[in-house]
Amino acid sequence: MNLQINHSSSVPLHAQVEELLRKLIEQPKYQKGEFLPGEVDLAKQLGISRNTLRQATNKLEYEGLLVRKKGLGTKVAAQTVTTQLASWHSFTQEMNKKGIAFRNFLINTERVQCNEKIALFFNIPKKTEVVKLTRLRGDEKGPFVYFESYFHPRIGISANEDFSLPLYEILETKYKTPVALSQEKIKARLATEITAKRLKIKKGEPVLIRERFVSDPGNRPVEYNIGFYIAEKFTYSIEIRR
Amino acid sequence: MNLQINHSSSVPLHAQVEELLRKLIEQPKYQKGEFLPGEVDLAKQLGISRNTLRQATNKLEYEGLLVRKKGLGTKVAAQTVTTQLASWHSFTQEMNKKGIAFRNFLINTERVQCNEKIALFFNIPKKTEVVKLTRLRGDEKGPFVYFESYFHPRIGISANEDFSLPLYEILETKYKTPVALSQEKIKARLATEITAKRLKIKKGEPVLIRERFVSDPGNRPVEYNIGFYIAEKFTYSIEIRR
DNA sequence: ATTGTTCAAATGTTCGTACATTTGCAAATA
DNA sequence: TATTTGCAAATGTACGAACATTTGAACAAT
Repeated sequence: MNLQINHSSSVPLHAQVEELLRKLIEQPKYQKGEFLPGEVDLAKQLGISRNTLRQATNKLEYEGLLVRKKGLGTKVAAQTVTTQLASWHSFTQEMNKKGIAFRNFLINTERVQCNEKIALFFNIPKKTEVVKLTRLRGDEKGPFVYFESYFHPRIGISANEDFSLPLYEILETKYKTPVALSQEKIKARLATEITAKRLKIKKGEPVLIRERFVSDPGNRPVEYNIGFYIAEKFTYSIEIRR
Repeated sequence: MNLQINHSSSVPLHAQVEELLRKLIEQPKYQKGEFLPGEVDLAKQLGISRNTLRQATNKLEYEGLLVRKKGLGTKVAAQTVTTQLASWHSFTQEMNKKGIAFRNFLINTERVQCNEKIALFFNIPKKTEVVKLTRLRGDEKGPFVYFESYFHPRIGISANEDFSLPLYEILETKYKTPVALSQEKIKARLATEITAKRLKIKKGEPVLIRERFVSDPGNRPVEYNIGFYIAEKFTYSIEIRR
Protein backbone atom coordinates (compact mmCIF):
# COMPACT_ATOMS: atom_id res chain seq x y z
CA MET A 1 0.00 0.00 0.00
CA ASN A 2 1.26 3.38 -0.94
CA LEU A 3 1.40 5.47 2.18
CA GLN A 4 2.63 8.62 0.56
CA ILE A 5 1.70 12.19 1.23
CA ASN A 6 2.84 15.32 -0.45
CA HIS A 7 4.38 17.85 1.87
CA SER A 8 4.38 20.61 -0.71
CA SER A 9 0.78 20.19 -1.79
CA SER A 10 -1.73 22.92 -1.04
CA VAL A 11 -3.98 20.28 0.46
CA PRO A 12 -3.37 20.29 4.22
CA LEU A 13 -1.48 17.30 5.52
CA HIS A 14 -4.22 16.28 7.89
CA ALA A 15 -6.69 16.23 5.02
CA GLN A 16 -4.36 14.08 2.94
CA VAL A 17 -3.87 11.75 5.87
CA GLU A 18 -7.60 11.57 6.43
CA GLU A 19 -8.20 10.52 2.84
CA LEU A 20 -5.38 8.04 3.02
CA LEU A 21 -6.78 6.49 6.16
CA ARG A 22 -10.21 6.19 4.61
CA LYS A 23 -8.65 4.05 1.92
CA LEU A 24 -6.37 2.21 4.30
CA ILE A 25 -9.12 1.05 6.59
CA GLU A 26 -10.99 -0.49 3.69
CA GLN A 27 -8.43 -3.28 3.78
CA PRO A 28 -9.96 -6.54 4.95
CA LYS A 29 -7.62 -6.91 7.89
CA TYR A 30 -8.76 -3.60 9.33
CA GLN A 31 -12.37 -4.28 8.52
CA LYS A 32 -11.97 -7.50 10.46
CA GLY A 33 -10.98 -5.56 13.53
CA GLU A 34 -7.20 -5.51 13.44
CA PHE A 35 -5.67 -2.52 15.16
CA LEU A 36 -4.06 0.21 13.12
CA PRO A 37 -0.36 0.81 13.63
CA GLY A 38 0.28 2.83 16.78
CA GLU A 39 0.13 6.58 16.48
CA VAL A 40 3.82 7.07 17.08
CA ASP A 41 4.82 4.52 14.46
CA LEU A 42 2.24 5.59 11.93
CA ALA A 43 3.20 9.22 12.24
CA LYS A 44 6.84 8.36 11.71
CA GLN A 45 5.95 6.17 8.77
CA LEU A 46 4.01 9.00 7.15
CA GLY A 47 6.65 11.57 7.96
CA ILE A 48 4.31 13.77 9.95
CA SER A 49 3.87 14.66 13.59
CA ARG A 50 1.65 12.70 15.91
CA ASN A 51 -0.54 15.77 16.39
CA THR A 52 -1.24 16.04 12.69
CA LEU A 53 -2.08 12.37 12.53
CA ARG A 54 -4.49 12.83 15.41
CA GLN A 55 -6.20 15.68 13.57
CA ALA A 56 -7.13 13.15 10.93
CA THR A 57 -8.06 10.30 13.24
CA ASN A 58 -10.11 12.62 15.42
CA LYS A 59 -12.34 13.46 12.51
CA LEU A 60 -12.74 9.84 11.54
CA GLU A 61 -13.51 9.00 15.11
CA TYR A 62 -16.20 11.71 15.23
CA GLU A 63 -17.69 10.20 12.13
CA GLY A 64 -17.78 6.86 13.84
CA LEU A 65 -15.39 5.20 11.43
CA LEU A 66 -12.65 4.63 13.96
CA VAL A 67 -12.75 3.56 17.56
CA ARG A 68 -9.84 4.50 19.78
CA LYS A 69 -9.17 2.87 23.11
CA LYS A 70 -6.66 4.24 25.51
CA GLY A 71 -3.90 1.80 26.27
CA LEU A 72 -5.00 -0.50 23.50
CA GLY A 73 -5.05 1.04 20.09
CA THR A 74 -7.21 2.22 17.23
CA LYS A 75 -9.36 0.10 14.99
CA VAL A 76 -12.18 0.36 12.53
CA ALA A 77 -15.63 0.57 14.08
CA ALA A 78 -17.98 -2.30 13.48
CA GLN A 79 -19.90 -1.24 10.42
CA THR A 80 -23.59 -0.94 10.03
CA VAL A 81 -25.08 1.01 7.20
CA THR A 82 -26.88 3.87 8.83
CA THR A 83 -29.11 6.30 7.05
CA GLN A 84 -28.57 9.64 8.65
CA LEU A 85 -31.71 11.62 8.66
CA ALA A 86 -30.42 14.80 10.19
CA SER A 87 -29.27 15.99 6.82
CA TRP A 88 -31.56 15.73 3.89
CA HIS A 89 -29.42 14.69 0.98
CA SER A 90 -26.86 12.77 2.97
CA PHE A 91 -27.65 9.33 1.72
CA THR A 92 -25.02 9.08 -0.97
CA GLN A 93 -22.60 11.05 1.14
CA GLU A 94 -23.01 8.56 3.95
CA MET A 95 -22.33 5.79 1.53
CA ASN A 96 -19.28 7.45 0.11
CA LYS A 97 -17.98 8.35 3.53
CA LYS A 98 -18.04 4.72 4.47
CA GLY A 99 -16.31 3.85 1.25
CA ILE A 100 -19.26 2.00 -0.14
CA ALA A 101 -19.54 2.37 -3.86
CA PHE A 102 -22.99 3.57 -4.60
CA ARG A 103 -25.03 2.81 -7.64
CA ASN A 104 -28.29 3.78 -9.22
CA PHE A 105 -29.78 0.69 -10.76
CA LEU A 106 -32.67 2.49 -12.27
CA ILE A 107 -34.01 5.96 -12.56
CA ASN A 108 -37.31 6.48 -14.24
CA THR A 109 -39.72 9.36 -14.50
CA GLU A 110 -43.25 9.30 -15.80
CA ARG A 111 -46.59 11.02 -15.47
CA VAL A 112 -49.21 9.03 -13.61
CA GLN A 113 -52.63 9.50 -12.11
CA CYS A 114 -52.28 9.94 -8.39
CA ASN A 115 -53.93 7.56 -5.98
CA GLU A 116 -56.21 8.47 -3.12
CA LYS A 117 -53.53 8.73 -0.47
CA ILE A 118 -51.46 11.18 -2.49
CA ALA A 119 -54.51 13.15 -3.58
CA LEU A 120 -55.42 13.56 0.06
CA PHE A 121 -51.98 14.81 1.06
CA PHE A 122 -51.65 17.07 -1.98
CA ASN A 123 -55.23 18.25 -1.56
CA ILE A 124 -56.04 17.71 -5.23
CA PRO A 125 -58.70 15.61 -6.97
CA LYS A 126 -58.11 11.91 -7.33
CA LYS A 127 -56.48 10.83 -10.58
CA THR A 128 -54.88 14.18 -11.23
CA GLU A 129 -51.71 13.71 -13.27
CA VAL A 130 -48.50 14.04 -11.28
CA VAL A 131 -44.84 13.38 -11.99
CA LYS A 132 -43.57 10.16 -10.50
CA LEU A 133 -39.88 9.44 -9.96
CA THR A 134 -38.73 5.88 -9.43
CA ARG A 135 -35.30 4.92 -8.18
CA LEU A 136 -33.55 1.71 -7.33
CA ARG A 137 -30.31 2.09 -5.44
CA GLY A 138 -27.65 -0.15 -4.03
CA ASP A 139 -24.03 -1.13 -4.23
CA GLU A 140 -22.07 -3.47 -6.47
CA LYS A 141 -23.64 -6.45 -4.76
CA GLY A 142 -27.14 -5.47 -5.72
CA PRO A 143 -30.01 -3.13 -4.87
CA PHE A 144 -31.02 -2.45 -1.31
CA VAL A 145 -33.58 0.28 -1.54
CA TYR A 146 -36.47 1.10 -3.86
CA PHE A 147 -37.93 4.61 -3.90
CA GLU A 148 -40.95 6.32 -5.35
CA SER A 149 -41.42 10.09 -5.31
CA TYR A 150 -44.48 12.07 -6.33
CA PHE A 151 -44.46 15.84 -6.81
CA HIS A 152 -47.23 18.32 -6.34
CA PRO A 153 -48.35 19.79 -9.71
CA ARG A 154 -47.85 23.29 -8.32
CA ILE A 155 -44.08 22.75 -8.38
CA GLY A 156 -44.14 22.38 -12.14
CA ILE A 157 -41.39 19.79 -12.14
CA SER A 158 -40.85 18.13 -15.50
CA ALA A 159 -40.79 14.42 -16.22
CA ASN A 160 -37.60 15.10 -18.16
CA GLU A 161 -35.81 16.61 -15.20
CA ASP A 162 -32.23 15.49 -14.57
CA PHE A 163 -32.46 13.77 -11.22
CA SER A 164 -28.78 13.04 -10.82
CA LEU A 165 -28.41 16.06 -8.55
CA PRO A 166 -29.67 15.91 -4.98
CA LEU A 167 -33.42 16.16 -5.07
CA TYR A 168 -33.81 18.93 -2.53
CA GLU A 169 -31.19 20.98 -4.30
CA ILE A 170 -33.18 20.77 -7.51
CA LEU A 171 -36.34 21.80 -5.72
CA GLU A 172 -34.71 24.74 -4.02
CA THR A 173 -32.57 26.21 -6.74
CA LYS A 174 -34.44 25.43 -9.92
CA TYR A 175 -38.01 25.41 -8.72
CA LYS A 176 -37.62 27.87 -5.83
CA THR A 177 -39.41 25.46 -3.57
CA PRO A 178 -37.63 25.21 -0.24
CA VAL A 179 -38.67 22.32 1.92
CA ALA A 180 -39.13 22.93 5.60
CA LEU A 181 -41.06 20.14 7.15
CA SER A 182 -41.41 16.49 6.71
CA GLN A 183 -43.46 13.89 8.42
CA GLU A 184 -42.02 10.45 8.33
CA LYS A 185 -43.60 7.14 8.99
CA ILE A 186 -41.62 4.01 9.38
CA LYS A 187 -42.99 0.54 9.41
CA ALA A 188 -41.81 -2.96 8.77
CA ARG A 189 -43.60 -5.45 6.56
CA LEU A 190 -42.93 -8.68 4.79
CA ALA A 191 -41.97 -8.16 1.18
CA THR A 192 -44.73 -8.51 -1.37
CA GLU A 193 -43.95 -10.32 -4.58
CA ILE A 194 -43.31 -7.18 -6.55
CA THR A 195 -41.14 -5.60 -3.88
CA ALA A 196 -39.15 -8.80 -3.48
CA LYS A 197 -38.56 -8.89 -7.21
CA ARG A 198 -37.34 -5.30 -7.30
CA LEU A 199 -34.94 -5.76 -4.38
CA LYS A 200 -33.92 -9.23 -5.49
CA ILE A 201 -34.91 -10.83 -2.21
CA LYS A 202 -37.37 -13.59 -1.41
CA LYS A 203 -41.03 -12.86 -0.93
CA GLY A 204 -41.76 -12.77 2.79
CA GLU A 205 -38.43 -11.32 3.88
CA PRO A 206 -38.81 -8.21 6.05
CA VAL A 207 -38.55 -4.75 4.55
CA LEU A 208 -38.43 -1.36 6.23
CA ILE A 209 -40.90 1.01 4.66
CA ARG A 210 -40.33 4.71 5.11
CA GLU A 211 -42.90 7.20 3.99
CA ARG A 212 -42.06 10.87 3.84
CA PHE A 213 -44.52 13.72 3.58
CA VAL A 214 -42.57 16.82 2.61
CA SER A 215 -43.93 20.35 2.89
CA ASP A 216 -42.67 23.88 2.26
CA PRO A 217 -42.31 26.60 4.90
CA GLY A 218 -45.93 27.59 4.33
CA ASN A 219 -46.92 24.05 5.14
CA ARG A 220 -48.03 23.38 1.59
CA PRO A 221 -47.44 19.83 0.35
CA VAL A 222 -44.47 19.39 -1.96
CA GLU A 223 -43.54 15.75 -2.25
CA TYR A 224 -44.66 12.32 -1.19
CA ASN A 225 -41.93 9.76 -0.98
CA ILE A 226 -41.94 6.09 -0.13
CA GLY A 227 -38.91 3.86 0.20
CA PHE A 228 -38.57 0.12 0.67
CA TYR A 229 -35.35 -0.95 2.37
CA ILE A 230 -34.03 -4.46 2.77
CA ALA A 231 -34.42 -4.75 6.52
CA GLU A 232 -31.34 -6.79 7.18
CA LYS A 233 -29.06 -4.33 5.48
CA PHE A 234 -30.45 -1.27 7.12
CA THR A 235 -30.54 0.65 10.27
CA TYR A 236 -32.48 3.83 10.18
CA SER A 237 -30.74 6.47 12.24
CA ILE A 238 -32.25 9.64 13.57
CA GLU A 239 -30.83 12.39 15.68
CA ILE A 240 -33.13 14.31 17.90
CA ARG A 241 -32.49 17.55 19.74
CA ARG A 242 -34.80 19.39 21.98
CA MET B 1 -20.12 35.47 33.43
CA ASN B 2 -17.88 33.21 35.39
CA LEU B 3 -15.21 31.91 33.07
CA GLN B 4 -13.47 29.66 35.49
CA ILE B 5 -11.95 26.27 35.00
CA ASN B 6 -10.26 23.97 37.45
CA HIS B 7 -6.74 23.02 36.51
CA SER B 8 -6.48 20.33 39.15
CA SER B 9 -9.74 18.61 38.31
CA SER B 10 -9.70 15.14 36.85
CA VAL B 11 -12.00 16.36 34.11
CA PRO B 12 -9.83 17.25 31.12
CA LEU B 13 -9.47 20.95 30.48
CA HIS B 14 -10.89 20.70 26.98
CA ALA B 15 -14.00 19.02 28.35
CA GLN B 16 -14.43 21.73 30.95
CA VAL B 17 -13.98 24.38 28.30
CA GLU B 18 -16.48 22.63 26.07
CA GLU B 19 -19.07 22.69 28.84
CA LEU B 20 -18.30 26.30 29.56
CA LEU B 21 -18.66 27.28 25.92
CA ARG B 22 -21.99 25.50 25.66
CA LYS B 23 -23.26 27.74 28.41
CA LEU B 24 -21.50 30.83 27.11
CA ILE B 25 -22.98 30.64 23.65
CA GLU B 26 -26.47 30.51 25.04
CA GLN B 27 -26.12 34.21 25.78
CA PRO B 28 -28.37 36.32 23.58
CA LYS B 29 -25.53 38.29 22.07
CA TYR B 30 -23.89 35.16 20.75
CA GLN B 31 -27.19 33.69 19.66
CA LYS B 32 -27.72 36.86 17.69
CA GLY B 33 -24.52 36.26 15.77
CA GLU B 34 -21.86 38.20 17.63
CA PHE B 35 -18.40 36.77 17.29
CA LEU B 36 -16.80 35.01 20.22
CA PRO B 37 -13.60 36.51 21.59
CA GLY B 38 -10.62 35.59 19.44
CA GLU B 39 -8.90 32.33 20.18
CA VAL B 40 -5.75 33.95 21.45
CA ASP B 41 -7.60 36.24 23.83
CA LEU B 42 -10.05 33.62 25.00
CA ALA B 43 -7.31 31.11 25.70
CA LYS B 44 -5.43 33.69 27.72
CA GLN B 45 -8.59 34.62 29.59
CA LEU B 46 -9.22 30.99 30.48
CA GLY B 47 -5.62 30.37 31.37
CA ILE B 48 -5.22 27.57 28.85
CA SER B 49 -3.36 27.13 25.62
CA ARG B 50 -4.87 27.89 22.27
CA ASN B 51 -4.57 24.24 21.29
CA THR B 52 -6.68 23.13 24.20
CA LEU B 53 -9.28 25.73 23.41
CA ARG B 54 -9.39 24.50 19.84
CA GLN B 55 -9.98 20.95 21.03
CA ALA B 56 -13.21 22.19 22.56
CA THR B 57 -14.28 24.42 19.68
CA ASN B 58 -13.48 21.69 17.16
CA LYS B 59 -16.01 19.43 18.78
CA LEU B 60 -18.64 22.13 18.96
CA GLU B 61 -17.98 23.01 15.35
CA TYR B 62 -18.36 19.41 14.33
CA GLU B 63 -21.65 19.30 16.16
CA GLY B 64 -22.73 22.29 14.14
CA LEU B 65 -23.02 24.59 17.12
CA LEU B 66 -20.19 26.89 16.10
CA VAL B 67 -19.08 28.27 12.75
CA ARG B 68 -15.48 29.34 12.31
CA LYS B 69 -14.27 31.53 9.51
CA LYS B 70 -10.64 32.04 8.80
CA GLY B 71 -9.58 35.64 9.09
CA LEU B 72 -12.87 36.60 10.63
CA GLY B 73 -13.75 34.79 13.80
CA THR B 74 -16.02 32.26 15.42
CA LYS B 75 -19.71 32.58 16.10
CA VAL B 76 -22.73 30.53 16.94
CA ALA B 77 -24.22 28.79 13.95
CA ALA B 78 -27.55 30.03 12.70
CA GLN B 79 -30.03 27.38 13.66
CA THR B 80 -30.97 25.36 10.66
CA VAL B 81 -31.38 21.67 10.95
CA THR B 82 -33.48 21.03 13.97
CA THR B 83 -34.59 17.51 13.88
CA GLN B 84 -37.48 17.32 16.20
CA LEU B 85 -39.37 14.32 17.23
CA ALA B 86 -42.96 14.53 18.21
CA SER B 87 -42.92 11.52 20.43
CA TRP B 88 -40.81 11.65 23.51
CA HIS B 89 -43.22 10.08 25.91
CA SER B 90 -46.07 10.40 23.50
CA PHE B 91 -46.57 6.72 23.09
CA THR B 92 -49.28 6.43 25.70
CA GLN B 93 -50.74 9.75 24.60
CA GLU B 94 -51.03 8.51 21.05
CA MET B 95 -52.77 5.44 22.32
CA ASN B 96 -55.15 7.43 24.44
CA LYS B 97 -55.88 9.80 21.59
CA LYS B 98 -56.93 6.86 19.54
CA GLY B 99 -59.10 5.63 22.33
CA ILE B 100 -57.08 2.51 22.84
CA ALA B 101 -56.95 1.33 26.40
CA PHE B 102 -53.40 0.95 27.39
CA ARG B 103 -51.93 -1.64 29.67
CA ASN B 104 -48.65 -2.48 31.30
CA PHE B 105 -48.25 -6.22 31.27
CA LEU B 106 -45.08 -6.19 33.23
CA ILE B 107 -42.73 -3.75 34.85
CA ASN B 108 -39.55 -5.03 36.36
CA THR B 109 -36.39 -3.44 37.65
CA GLU B 110 -33.16 -5.12 38.56
CA ARG B 111 -29.44 -4.53 38.75
CA VAL B 112 -27.48 -6.23 36.01
CA GLN B 113 -23.97 -6.22 34.60
CA CYS B 114 -23.95 -4.11 31.48
CA ASN B 115 -22.90 -5.58 28.19
CA GLU B 116 -20.26 -4.25 25.84
CA LYS B 117 -22.55 -2.06 23.79
CA ILE B 118 -23.91 -0.25 26.81
CA ALA B 119 -20.47 0.00 28.39
CA LEU B 120 -19.26 1.66 25.21
CA PHE B 121 -22.08 4.18 25.11
CA PHE B 122 -21.89 4.89 28.84
CA ASN B 123 -18.10 4.96 28.68
CA ILE B 124 -17.76 2.68 31.68
CA PRO B 125 -16.03 -0.68 32.12
CA LYS B 126 -17.75 -3.77 30.88
CA LYS B 127 -19.85 -5.62 33.47
CA THR B 128 -20.36 -2.55 35.62
CA GLU B 129 -23.63 -2.88 37.49
CA VAL B 130 -26.43 -0.75 36.11
CA VAL B 131 -30.14 -0.48 36.74
CA LYS B 132 -32.26 -2.20 34.11
CA LEU B 133 -35.91 -1.46 33.58
CA THR B 134 -38.06 -3.90 31.67
CA ARG B 135 -41.51 -3.15 30.38
CA LEU B 136 -44.08 -4.99 28.35
CA ARG B 137 -46.94 -2.91 27.06
CA GLY B 138 -50.02 -3.44 25.00
CA ASP B 139 -53.79 -3.27 24.99
CA GLU B 140 -56.52 -5.61 26.10
CA LYS B 141 -55.80 -7.93 23.19
CA GLY B 142 -52.22 -8.53 24.27
CA PRO B 143 -48.75 -7.03 24.34
CA PHE B 144 -47.32 -5.23 21.35
CA VAL B 145 -44.09 -3.75 22.55
CA TYR B 146 -41.28 -4.91 24.79
CA PHE B 147 -38.82 -2.35 26.24
CA GLU B 148 -35.54 -2.45 28.06
CA SER B 149 -33.95 0.65 29.61
CA TYR B 150 -30.51 0.95 31.14
CA PHE B 151 -29.39 3.96 33.18
CA HIS B 152 -25.95 5.42 33.61
CA PRO B 153 -24.65 4.85 37.17
CA ARG B 154 -23.92 8.57 37.48
CA ILE B 155 -27.67 9.23 37.59
CA GLY B 156 -27.97 7.24 40.79
CA ILE B 157 -31.38 5.92 39.90
CA SER B 158 -32.62 3.22 42.24
CA ALA B 159 -33.88 -0.21 41.31
CA ASN B 160 -36.84 0.50 43.58
CA GLU B 161 -37.86 3.62 41.70
CA ASP B 162 -41.55 4.05 40.92
CA PHE B 163 -41.67 3.97 37.15
CA SER B 164 -45.36 4.65 36.75
CA LEU B 165 -44.63 8.30 36.00
CA PRO B 166 -43.22 9.33 32.61
CA LEU B 167 -39.58 8.37 32.56
CA TYR B 168 -38.19 11.71 31.45
CA GLU B 169 -40.16 13.48 34.13
CA ILE B 170 -38.56 11.28 36.76
CA LEU B 171 -35.12 11.96 35.36
CA GLU B 172 -35.60 15.71 35.24
CA THR B 173 -37.35 16.43 38.49
CA LYS B 174 -36.08 13.80 40.86
CA TYR B 175 -32.61 13.20 39.50
CA LYS B 176 -31.95 16.65 38.02
CA THR B 177 -30.88 15.06 34.78
CA PRO B 178 -32.42 16.86 31.85
CA VAL B 179 -32.23 15.04 28.57
CA ALA B 180 -31.35 17.01 25.49
CA LEU B 181 -30.28 14.73 22.73
CA SER B 182 -31.11 11.32 21.55
CA GLN B 183 -29.89 9.23 18.74
CA GLU B 184 -32.33 6.71 17.45
CA LYS B 185 -31.76 3.70 15.33
CA ILE B 186 -34.55 1.78 13.79
CA LYS B 187 -34.24 -1.57 12.17
CA ALA B 188 -36.45 -4.47 11.31
CA ARG B 189 -35.66 -8.05 12.09
CA LEU B 190 -37.39 -11.37 12.33
CA ALA B 191 -38.41 -12.22 15.87
CA THR B 192 -36.09 -14.46 17.83
CA GLU B 193 -37.62 -17.15 19.96
CA ILE B 194 -37.41 -15.13 23.16
CA THR B 195 -38.82 -11.98 21.58
CA ALA B 196 -41.63 -13.94 19.99
CA LYS B 197 -42.51 -15.47 23.34
CA ARG B 198 -42.61 -12.10 25.05
CA LEU B 199 -44.80 -10.50 22.38
CA LYS B 200 -46.89 -13.62 21.94
CA ILE B 201 -46.18 -13.86 18.24
CA LYS B 202 -44.62 -16.59 16.15
CA LYS B 203 -40.89 -16.84 15.81
CA GLY B 204 -39.88 -15.37 12.46
CA GLU B 205 -42.54 -12.69 12.31
CA PRO B 206 -41.08 -9.23 11.67
CA VAL B 207 -40.43 -6.86 14.56
CA LEU B 208 -39.41 -3.22 14.50
CA ILE B 209 -36.45 -2.61 16.78
CA ARG B 210 -35.90 0.90 17.98
CA GLU B 211 -32.77 1.78 19.91
CA ARG B 212 -32.46 5.09 21.68
CA PHE B 213 -29.26 6.63 22.96
CA VAL B 214 -30.24 9.45 25.29
CA SER B 215 -27.78 12.12 26.44
CA ASP B 216 -27.89 15.24 28.60
CA PRO B 217 -27.17 18.78 27.38
CA GLY B 218 -23.45 18.24 27.98
CA ASN B 219 -23.66 15.23 25.72
CA ARG B 220 -23.07 12.83 28.55
CA PRO B 221 -24.84 9.49 28.19
CA VAL B 222 -27.93 9.05 30.34
CA GLU B 223 -29.99 6.15 29.13
CA TYR B 224 -29.92 3.36 26.62
CA ASN B 225 -33.27 2.09 25.52
CA ILE B 226 -34.30 -0.66 23.18
CA GLY B 227 -37.83 -1.51 22.15
CA PHE B 228 -39.22 -4.40 20.13
CA TYR B 229 -42.50 -3.61 18.37
CA ILE B 230 -44.75 -6.03 16.56
CA ALA B 231 -44.21 -4.76 13.06
CA GLU B 232 -47.72 -5.31 11.79
CA LYS B 233 -49.27 -3.29 14.55
CA PHE B 234 -46.91 -0.39 14.30
CA THR B 235 -45.98 2.67 12.37
CA TYR B 236 -43.23 4.82 13.71
CA SER B 237 -43.94 8.48 13.15
CA ILE B 238 -41.45 11.30 13.14
CA GLU B 239 -41.74 15.00 12.49
CA ILE B 240 -38.77 16.88 11.17
CA ARG B 241 -38.33 20.61 10.90
CA ARG B 242 -35.48 22.52 9.50
C1' DA C 1 -3.83 -21.69 41.60
C1' DT C 2 -4.44 -17.03 42.89
C1' DT C 3 -3.08 -12.60 43.69
C1' DG C 4 -0.15 -8.67 43.35
C1' DT C 5 3.60 -6.03 40.92
C1' DT C 6 6.01 -4.25 37.40
C1' DC C 7 6.71 -2.95 32.72
C1' DA C 8 6.12 -1.62 28.00
C1' DA C 9 3.02 0.17 24.75
C1' DA C 10 -0.86 2.69 23.43
C1' DT C 11 -3.85 6.57 23.52
C1' DG C 12 -5.13 11.01 26.22
C1' DT C 13 -3.96 15.65 27.71
C1' DT C 14 -1.64 19.93 27.51
C1' DC C 15 1.64 23.14 26.58
C1' DG C 16 4.60 26.27 23.61
C1' DT C 17 5.94 27.82 19.19
C1' DA C 18 6.10 29.20 14.38
C1' DC C 19 4.37 30.26 10.18
C1' DA C 20 0.38 30.37 6.48
C1' DT C 21 -3.84 32.17 4.80
C1' DT C 22 -7.84 34.98 4.79
C1' DT C 23 -10.33 39.05 5.93
C1' DG C 24 -11.52 43.83 6.58
C1' DC C 25 -9.98 48.26 6.94
C1' DA C 26 -7.16 52.16 6.81
C1' DA C 27 -3.66 54.56 4.68
C1' DA C 28 -1.12 55.61 0.62
C1' DT C 29 -1.31 56.29 -4.18
C1' DA C 30 -2.79 57.23 -9.00
C1' DT D 1 -12.36 60.12 -6.21
C1' DA D 2 -11.15 55.57 -7.08
C1' DT D 3 -7.84 52.10 -6.61
C1' DT D 4 -4.11 49.79 -4.65
C1' DT D 5 -1.23 48.55 -0.92
C1' DG D 6 -0.12 47.32 3.52
C1' DC D 7 -1.18 45.94 8.03
C1' DA D 8 -3.30 43.91 12.00
C1' DA D 9 -6.22 40.39 13.57
C1' DA D 10 -8.32 36.14 13.09
C1' DT D 11 -8.37 31.26 12.19
C1' DG D 12 -5.67 27.29 9.87
C1' DT D 13 -1.73 24.23 9.74
C1' DA D 14 2.11 21.85 11.66
C1' DC D 15 5.72 20.62 14.65
C1' DG D 16 7.90 18.98 19.00
C1' DA D 17 7.79 17.87 23.67
C1' DA D 18 6.38 16.16 28.15
C1' DC D 19 3.67 13.79 31.17
C1' DA D 20 -0.86 11.10 32.48
C1' DT D 21 -3.71 7.14 32.22
C1' DT D 22 -5.14 2.72 30.71
C1' DT D 23 -4.33 -1.83 29.09
C1' DG D 24 -2.54 -6.44 28.73
C1' DA D 25 0.98 -9.44 29.63
C1' DA D 26 4.89 -11.20 31.93
C1' DC D 27 6.60 -12.13 36.19
C1' DA D 28 6.88 -12.62 41.20
C1' DA D 29 4.94 -13.57 45.62
C1' DT D 30 1.62 -15.81 48.37
